[in-house]
Amino acid sequence: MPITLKQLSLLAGAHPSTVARVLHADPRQRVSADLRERILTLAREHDYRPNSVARSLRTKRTAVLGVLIPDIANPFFAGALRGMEDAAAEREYSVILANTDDQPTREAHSLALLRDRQVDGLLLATARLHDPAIAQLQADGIPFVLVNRHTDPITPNSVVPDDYAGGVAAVEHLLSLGHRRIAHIAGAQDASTGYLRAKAYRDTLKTAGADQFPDQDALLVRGSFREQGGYNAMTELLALRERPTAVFAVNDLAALGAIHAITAAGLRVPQDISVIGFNDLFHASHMTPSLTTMQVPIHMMGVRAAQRLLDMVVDGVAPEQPLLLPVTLIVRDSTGPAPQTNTSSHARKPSGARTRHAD
Amino acid sequence: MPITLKQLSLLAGAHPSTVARVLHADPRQRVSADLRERILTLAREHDYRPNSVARSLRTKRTAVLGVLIPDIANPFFAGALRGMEDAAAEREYSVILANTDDQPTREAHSLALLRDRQVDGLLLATARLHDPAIAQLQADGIPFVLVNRHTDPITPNSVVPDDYAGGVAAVEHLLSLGHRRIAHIAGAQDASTGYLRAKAYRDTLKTAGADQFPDQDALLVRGSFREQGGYNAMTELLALRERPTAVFAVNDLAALGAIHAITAAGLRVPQDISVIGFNDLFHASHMTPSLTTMQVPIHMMGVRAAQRLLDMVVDGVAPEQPLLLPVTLIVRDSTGPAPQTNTSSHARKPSGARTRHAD
DNA sequence: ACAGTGTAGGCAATCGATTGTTCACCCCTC
DNA sequence: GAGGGGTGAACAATCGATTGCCTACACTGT
Repeated sequence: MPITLKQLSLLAGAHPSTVARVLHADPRQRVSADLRERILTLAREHDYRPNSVARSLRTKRTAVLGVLIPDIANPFFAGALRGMEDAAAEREYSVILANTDDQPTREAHSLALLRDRQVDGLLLATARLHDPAIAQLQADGIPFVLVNRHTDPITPNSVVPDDYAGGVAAVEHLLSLGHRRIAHIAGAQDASTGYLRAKAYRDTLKTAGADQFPDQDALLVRGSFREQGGYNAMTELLALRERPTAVFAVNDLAALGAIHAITAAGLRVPQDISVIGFNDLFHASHMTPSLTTMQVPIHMMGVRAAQRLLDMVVDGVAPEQPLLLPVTLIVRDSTGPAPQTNTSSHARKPSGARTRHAD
Repeated sequence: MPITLKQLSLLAGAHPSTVARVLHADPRQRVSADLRERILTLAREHDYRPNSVARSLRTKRTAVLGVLIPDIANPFFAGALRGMEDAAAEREYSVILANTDDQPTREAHSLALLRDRQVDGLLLATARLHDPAIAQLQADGIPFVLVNRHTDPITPNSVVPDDYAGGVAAVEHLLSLGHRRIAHIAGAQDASTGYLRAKAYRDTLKTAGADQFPDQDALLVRGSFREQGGYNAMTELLALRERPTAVFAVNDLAALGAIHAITAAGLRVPQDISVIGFNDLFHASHMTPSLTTMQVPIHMMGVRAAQRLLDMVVDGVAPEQPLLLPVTLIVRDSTGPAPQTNTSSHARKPSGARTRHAD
């Protein structure tokens, strides 16, 4: 239906290549002002729009980025995708999306599909610490950037939160409130986010000398990145002889699940148990109690990742260092002073959020 | 880098067209079993994957759907997109996403870009009741399906919630709780969702004879689909001489804003004012109070929309009727009996969600 | 031995745009 | 008036896959 270059060239009485050069503002063009005007006018009149499929075939560039995400219905990834799309659109790039649900099979399938589609580069939010699919991309020389999660060791094409610093800050926040029996609901340990936050937890407790409980190991529970995992892990923690007075959950969803488990057990947050999350999903502030958490600049993470990829793809500029985005402690109502064994003072902080940087 | 058909044909000592027919399982193929095997083996060995850009140029089909959405960071649209992507992936289609922020300029630009990319069809969640861009698509014969919002009059290629029935059910729920001074925080009236829910509100009150207040007109306030709009509208309502005892907000975000305004004014939900939302975003149940709302099958809406589009695009089957998805009343804690003017009984319902269909 | 009829594949055009190379002029100059 | 240098624009070959149409060759029957 839309007019093609050839049809236009017929109308203009010129050769297609001449028309192409005119519309292209080809620097090497030698076209009379007269003919140029005629062509430009015709193009405007007929609303000529180049067929980008044909262009891509010839130029080997599609102006499309492939995005692999566990689940776009998860607001965390939705926010990141928004950032990616914003940055891509700014340079006239489009994004094509695939959900993997964290299943390697789907991941491989989607990856193959995207490559068949000749995307110019890939944004992957699905990396595991040791990821064969990503090693393959590397080997094949496909441009890509890792978002949110990175591989081991971390590579320059990674744009991730500073998970370790964030984990340290989260645990230090709890320590500063007087907590000593601090638990961690960990995420998948084959993901850098899950691994680093757990490592930060262990290291920080050790540094503080707060890891000397007989059952300290039981305080690090394997949960998941989702609400159910947080709920189950918390249930486990509540069954301990001496339960923790504070919990650092690997992310907000797990924290949410933990809070449900706590209140279901008839306990209160934060009076009996404090809970801190990670990410600061937009609804974290609407929960009850509102959630203390480590804020990750989600949208910016998407933006930066896409920008880096475009720098590689369009400008051929490869990043030299991974980008660690600073995370910020947001204190709300789900954390409070450690319960005093010998007193009933349950002081609560004001609800206004105070912030400070994690690093 | 990947091997092409021509290279493969050289290796097999056969003509490219022969190779193509073999790999294609062309029904008309007349190829010896021997050669066929040789070709298939080579293709497997070299992991031949057809270049879909080249294929698209030739076949004029890209196996890509374009999706236009106001904002993917809004969980409502994220859920719908997930449904679309799921349904598309099932038929080996991909989706390419563009955010419009409800700005006609961005919408037009993205639409043009997607068309340049030769998408096979469009999924639009951005329709206004009178939408020139959509009229243009219709005129140009581009296959598309409208999601969530439809045009006036509604067309068969629409997949939307049953907003009118949902609005009626919401207001009837409030009426059944004894409320008579019921307000509505309306959404944009140039969107079918905003318009129909407001119309349902007016109609239902009229039918019930509950619209006879001197300042009834002031109870229908222009808000927006976002939290801030709900907050502002509610502030306006609270300033009335006689404020409403219940509010039907056009969606959950507006309801959230309304609740904030109410509590900021020192009033309680639902004891002083009941609030009902629309959509049942996944976090609606985590709020305080948990939100009574009209549940829309968001994911399914995305699925059905994509399926319909694919039926058109792949099978040439055009829908005969628009699809109105049933919405369900979910009763939670944000609605309760109308306050008795002469008594202080503030009975609360149990918090477990009860449901019934809206139509 | 020859027309007839399959059978196994090759030919070549096409999709629409891009781009290195060539060509036909014209004007100048010596 | 032949060679030189510029111009302005056409030529033609891609990019990789698809597909309608042909052509060899073999075999059959008479």
